[in-house]
Parts: sequence; C-alpha cells; structure tokens
Amino acid sequence: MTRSNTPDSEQPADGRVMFELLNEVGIIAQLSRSMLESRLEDGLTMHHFTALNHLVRLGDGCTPKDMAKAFQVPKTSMSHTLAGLEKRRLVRLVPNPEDGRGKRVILTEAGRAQRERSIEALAPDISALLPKLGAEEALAILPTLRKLRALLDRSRDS
Amino acid sequence: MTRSNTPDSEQPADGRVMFELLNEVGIIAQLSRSMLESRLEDGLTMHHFTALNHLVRLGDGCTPKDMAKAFQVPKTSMSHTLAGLEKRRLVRLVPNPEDGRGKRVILTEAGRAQRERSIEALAPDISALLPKLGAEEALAILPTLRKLRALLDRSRDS
DNA sequence: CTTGTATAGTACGAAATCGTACTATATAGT
DNA sequence: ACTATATAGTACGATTTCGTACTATACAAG
Repeated sequence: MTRSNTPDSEQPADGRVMFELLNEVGIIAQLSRSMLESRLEDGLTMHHFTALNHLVRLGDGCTPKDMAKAFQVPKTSMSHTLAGLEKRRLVRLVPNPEDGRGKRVILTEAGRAQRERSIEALAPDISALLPKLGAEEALAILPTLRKLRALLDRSRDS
Repeated sequence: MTRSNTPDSEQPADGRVMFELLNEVGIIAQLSRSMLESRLEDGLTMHHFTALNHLVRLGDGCTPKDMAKAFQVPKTSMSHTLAGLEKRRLVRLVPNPEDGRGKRVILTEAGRAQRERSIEALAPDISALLPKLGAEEALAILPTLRKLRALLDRSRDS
C-alpha cells in the first residue's frame, strides 16, 4: 500500500496564498542576490554593499548594533560583515566616545568610492528590470511589501 | 574636508524603486525564514521542509537535479539538503533505473508524516499573517511577484 | 560607593552554502 | 564500435551564518 508517485493536492486553502507568497519572495531574494553579487568586484557580498550604502545614506558614525538591527541580522553576523569591510579598508571601527562598550563605524574615502563604483556596477541590471516588470506594477506592490515586512518585524519582537 | 556624517540623498531615481523593492523582498525572506524555521522540530530547516513538501505535492521519484532546478539552488546544496533528509530517514535515495548517472528521491512514511506535522506547526503563523496583511492585498501582489521571479529566472539562464 | 542587571562587542564552534574538481554514465557524430 | 562532449552526482574546501558563552562597560537602586 504505497502511496509513492501519487501527487497530493489538498491544502488548507487559507495558508495556501501566504505560503506561495513567501515562497516566491524567498526565490526572488535568492536570485536577485546572486545576480547582483556577481557584479560586485573583489568578492564583495550584498551584505558588504548594503552596509556601505547604509553608511553613505544615513551618514557614518552608526554603531554596529544599530546596523545589525537595521538589517535584521544577528550582531555576530554584522560583526563578521564589518570585519570584512575593515579588512578591505572600506570602513574603520573606532571606539564610541559616548559609550565605552560600543564602537562607531566610520566610512573611509575608499569605502565611499567603492560604494559609488558598486552602484554603477549594479545600476544597469536593476534599471533593466524595472521596465520589464513595469514601473507601475513595481510601485503598486511596494506598500504591501513594506506592510508585510513591518508585520514580520513586529512579530519577531514579541 | 571630511564628508563624514553628511547623509546623502541623491539617487538615480530609476533604480530607486527596484532597489527598494528587492531590499524589502530580501528582508521579508530573511524574517519569514527564521520565523518559520523556529517552529520546525529536530533542527529541520526550511530547505528540508520545502523539499519534503515538494515531494508530497508532485509525487516522489524526482531526481535531485530536478529538485535543485525547482528550488534554484546549486546541485551541491541540494545534495547537502537531501543528505540531511536521508540521515533522518525521511527520504531514501535510490539509483535511477532509467539513468545510470542519476538517482531518485523516495519519500519514506516517516517523511510523509514529518511533512504533515511540519505543516501543522507552520500553519498557525502563516494563517495568522494573512488577515493582518489582508487576503486581497496578498492575492493582488502575487502575480507581480511571479512575474519578477520569472524575469530573474530567465536572466539567469542567459 | 557597591551591587545587580542590562547592553555592546568578541571568541569560538557548528552547520549551511556553494564553487571547483572529479567520477561515472549517457549520447551524438563519424 | 569509437571518440568527443554533455550530464548527474560526489568530494572537498573556503566562506558565511549565527547561536552560546564570555568580557567589559553602563546604569539604576540602595
């Protein structure tokens, strides 16, 4: 009485949509990450790039802890990413004068330059995607995605 | 002439939307994965679960290669995932009678049962999300996500 | 000022991810 | 049949991810 090779279609209807949504999201994240990463030089990862980008956009002097929270990764992972950036001389980690336990992340000129080059390297792929997907469609789903992210964010805290 | 601490707002407008979209997607993938994974027993990962789920839904007897393609992961990663499932006696890997190079992945009864239990463990979180996000909104963004996934899929092949 | 608790970061190790190189089998061209 | 090329999977190692335990500092209560 083997049931092998008998596909099974029943599903709890409700979870179905959400499950598929998360599934698509997961695959998109994976594909886009590897696509973009292949454009970065010197073995930089997307984590490296997004960290640099964060520092340029929000101004440097952030603490590693804040960045870990901003990117929703464990502090040990952020520590590893920042160590990689420091090894490449793209940031410097200096003691935080306002808190003896903490540090501050300072962009170097090389880091700022690297972020510029990285943006130029990524821009073609990213901009090429927009018209294919449809600018309107892209804009249309953004609020829902933000909402979902916020939901997951909150449910993690509790 | 340091520019440190001077946030920077200029952006190449076009890539802006797409970049943020991929950014949200990446964080959602990460948060949902870690949320769901924490519900699985015995150190099962989402990869393990989705592999089991795939086998139940599409019928077992798939080849590892097909599964790697379905999940868009390198074959060595799929190999690792399947090895984990086999070690837990949730699948068996048997030689493929139709192709001496290949194998077939066979679900065991324990694997089928584990998939049932996992679904029950995940369902509450997933179903709870749907009403909070709004069933209509969720349904509305699904086609666009599928389209984006297909786009990235295609651009990987070439 | 001392003591207890919370927080920032590091050290370390286990597991996951994935690229490269390799083996075995399949398939096409001659 | 023979050779060349392509494919499925494994072996192995480098790197990433991240949990646990630890150190050092902050801060609040008394």
